[in-house]
Amino acid sequence: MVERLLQRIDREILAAGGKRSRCRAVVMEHFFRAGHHLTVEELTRNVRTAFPGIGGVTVYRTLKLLARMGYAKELDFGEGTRRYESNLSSHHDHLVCRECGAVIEFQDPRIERLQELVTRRHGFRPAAHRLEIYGCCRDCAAGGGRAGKR
Amino acid sequence: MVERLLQRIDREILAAGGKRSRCRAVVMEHFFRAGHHLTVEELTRNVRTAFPGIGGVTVYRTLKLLARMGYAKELDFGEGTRRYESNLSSHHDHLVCRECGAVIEFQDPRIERLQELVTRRHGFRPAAHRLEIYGCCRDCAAGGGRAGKR
DNA sequence: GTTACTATGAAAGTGAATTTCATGATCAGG
DNA sequence: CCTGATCATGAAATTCACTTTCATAGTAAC
Ligand SMILES: [Mn+2]
Ligand SMILES: [Mn+2]
Ligand SMILES: [Zn+2]
Ligand SMILES: [Zn+2]
Repeated sequence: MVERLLQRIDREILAAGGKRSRCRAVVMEHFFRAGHHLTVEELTRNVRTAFPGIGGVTVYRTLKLLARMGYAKELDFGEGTRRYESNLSSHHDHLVCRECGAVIEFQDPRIERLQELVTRRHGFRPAAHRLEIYGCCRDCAAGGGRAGKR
Repeated sequence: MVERLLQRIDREILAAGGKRSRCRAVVMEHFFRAGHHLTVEELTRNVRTAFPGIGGVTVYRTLKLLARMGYAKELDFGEGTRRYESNLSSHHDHLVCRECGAVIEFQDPRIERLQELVTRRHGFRPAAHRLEIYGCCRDCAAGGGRAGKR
């Protein structure tokens, strides 16, 4: 599954004048296999367990590249460091727990529709949007859940 | 109007063990009189026309203080630099034009309500949220409107 | 006024992200 | 295979917004 995806991306990079590289392949593989909402540092740590020599700069560059190509999405939960997620799943927004850092994804067509109406009312042509709700997740509200799932 | 507000804030600062200061007063006055969605640098430029000696650090500190006290709100439109707005008007979200930087405020109780429902469904206790829609404003879509109103 | 604070701003520090540059890897063409 | 040409890599340097430090100036309680 991920194999096919990586081949496709490699072909696309090649067509654009780039070259294959083992480092980048390893980074991409870990990125698409990992859970969502990773920081560059978290992903770098993961990758290094399998490929210790990897430079952090390469992880930065690979994620930027994937974002430019449309395969990754940059997220900003106001922590001061960016997070990335695969852009292959369908659009969704996020509930972010400020206690444990858990991130819950949700998708609500009614909200999306109302956003459409708002932009239309203002003659605004929307290209992207971000909706994040910050607060306290169920586990933390119940008293100290430390799931920490991103 | 702003006079009364500044007096109230000064009293609050005094009650918390702070002291009055001419610099801070000038910064606050310009902040509340200025249009919304200013960066620290923009506000500093404004203040300096009336008070050339002011240090940028003081503007940073004053805005942070106002945010802590609940009179200002920090915004992040993904530009890499924070913006601030007065927190005295009622809650609203933003349409942000990526061409000219114009910011349109909107408020939609139906969207707010649906957000409530989403959090409830996940047992999530919301504390804050951010909804920004990025795209192209009416003027820019019509071909080169350069309003640039923040 | 004296005293004990707080506020200020220049300079230094911080930290994420980007750029630079010398070196290594990849590939097309002979 | 070679051989260039070009791209990828990563350590180090740089950038940039923002924060902290610290000596000095301002403020207010006594
Ligand atoms: Mn997500
Ligand atoms: Mn606003
Ligand atoms: Zn939690
Ligand atoms: Zn515009």
